[in-house]
Amino acid sequence: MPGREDRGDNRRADRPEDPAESGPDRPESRHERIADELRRAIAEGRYPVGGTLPSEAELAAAHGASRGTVRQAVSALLAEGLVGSRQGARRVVLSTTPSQSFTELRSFAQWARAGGRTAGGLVLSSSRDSAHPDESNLLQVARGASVLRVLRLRTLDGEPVLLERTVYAGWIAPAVEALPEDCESVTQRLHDDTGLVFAHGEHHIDAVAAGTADAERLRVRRGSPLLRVRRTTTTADGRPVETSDDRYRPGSVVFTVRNSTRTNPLTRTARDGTPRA
Amino acid sequence: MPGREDRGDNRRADRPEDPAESGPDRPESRHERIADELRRAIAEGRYPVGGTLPSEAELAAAHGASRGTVRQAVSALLAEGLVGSRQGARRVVLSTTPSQSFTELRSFAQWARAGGRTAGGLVLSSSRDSAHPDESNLLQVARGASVLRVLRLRTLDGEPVLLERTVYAGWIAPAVEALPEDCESVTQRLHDDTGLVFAHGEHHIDAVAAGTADAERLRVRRGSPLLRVRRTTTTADGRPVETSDDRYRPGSVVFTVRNSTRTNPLTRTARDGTPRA
DNA sequence: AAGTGGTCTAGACCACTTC
DNA sequence: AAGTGGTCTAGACCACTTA
Repeated sequence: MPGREDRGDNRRADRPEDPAESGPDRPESRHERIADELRRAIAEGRYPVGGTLPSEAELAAAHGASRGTVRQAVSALLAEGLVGSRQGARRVVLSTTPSQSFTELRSFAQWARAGGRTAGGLVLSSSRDSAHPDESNLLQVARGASVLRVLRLRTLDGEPVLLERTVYAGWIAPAVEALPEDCESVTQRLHDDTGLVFAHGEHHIDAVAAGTADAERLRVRRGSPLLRVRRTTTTADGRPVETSDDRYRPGSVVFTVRNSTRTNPLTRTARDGTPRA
Repeated sequence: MPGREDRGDNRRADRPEDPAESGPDRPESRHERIADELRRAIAEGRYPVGGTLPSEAELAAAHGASRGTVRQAVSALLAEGLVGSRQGARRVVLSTTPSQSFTELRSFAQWARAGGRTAGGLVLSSSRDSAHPDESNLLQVARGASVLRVLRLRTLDGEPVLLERTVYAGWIAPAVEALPEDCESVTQRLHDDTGLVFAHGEHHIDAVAAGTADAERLRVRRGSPLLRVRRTTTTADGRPVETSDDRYRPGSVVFTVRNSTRTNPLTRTARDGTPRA
């Protein structure tokens, strides 16, 4: 037998780090901390756009980690489109703007706060209803099951920018109903109150014209183009929590997707019903 | 010393596979083939949505690979949002629709073909020009450097659906100019002719109103909402090749982004200049 | 030829879920 | 307690780029 010598290393104890500091999204694992360090270095211009990253071997030595761990770290940056990679050549820095965390993306309030803006929320209406056929499909509940339908107007620095029509699955509805009307961050509150974690999202993006009522609420002219994002969010188990139809006022918000040959989350879908001339 | 016994395995020879068959995107590596196998199984419903995947150990045994390789495979599905993952529990199938390859996303023609539709292209205008300030920035060329400006109308099954205003960097311009006017797939031709590979893309998505000329070309009413995608594509080295302003006719195309806590390429950006009331 | 990233292995410990 | 995914290591070979 090969006689494994089993050094029994990698205990967590070798990472003191005071447990009091519990900021949102503090990196736990070694590869996450290395990735964070690299993101910071790129953002600060220590590795300028167009320049190269240190080799894996160098990074491994610098962080006292194995090559595998370093690869795990840089592969995160790769997925975010921050760096490019070709076999045989050093990695190239592609962009300085780090991509936002999923949480930040999902939560309007958290996103606004990160950008130094103030988010406001206003519930225009909220009522129990039975699920429409397509909703029962998206939320994976029975047809006609009870759901909670909420219409919210979201503001950025006092300006109305987003109209949110959200349908919550029945099992989470009580927690949503218990929220204050002007709740700034629904995501945050739901997490704190119920421990709910949003883990996956699917977003369908297109453009529609503003109807009369929506135009008034968003203070634009009727027929103005609105950016529509229909999304469904699920827990880590894949259990759908909510599905929403969000309409953004033009000029207020832009969605950005960065992708590459290796990692491609973006999809373009044709709609049937393409009208004939 | 530990006396490494060095089995010297992993040679490629253990994978016969006729080299004649060179379809587009044939998976080369072990983990890619495993990932493909899993994607196929999910698409066929062998692992239904809501159900679980086999454990890593089982997959490793089934494919005669190590756990690391299997993890590399499933992490691809994770990034695509096809499966969800929680420590301690089996992976859950979230969706059946596989995400498209980057190439398919970038190339209108290839995307259309994959969907069983026919893409058409028509060059409305093509001319050399000097780069505008913002273009020189995006393409990383000197201010006023020569670029190629092309306006294309793309059709799907004969219907006009997309107006493409593309600016090519000077170094690739000759190859683009050599293309036939009605070239179906520019991407394909550029790759075949020059070996050019598009590797990274950044997409900014918002909605705008159709101007008079664009409305006519897309056969919609003036002021109709259009889905605008401004994108810049670069080679693997991060060298920008083209930047484009694409406007889609409403109802024809939807963009879909799937993401999760772990992998998040989607970003929401506020625009300054948000108009005051 | 040297350097560098891409792939793969075999084993280990941990945190978490499930039974 | 057993199962399962998350993390990490130490080493190997290969394909590719750079010089």
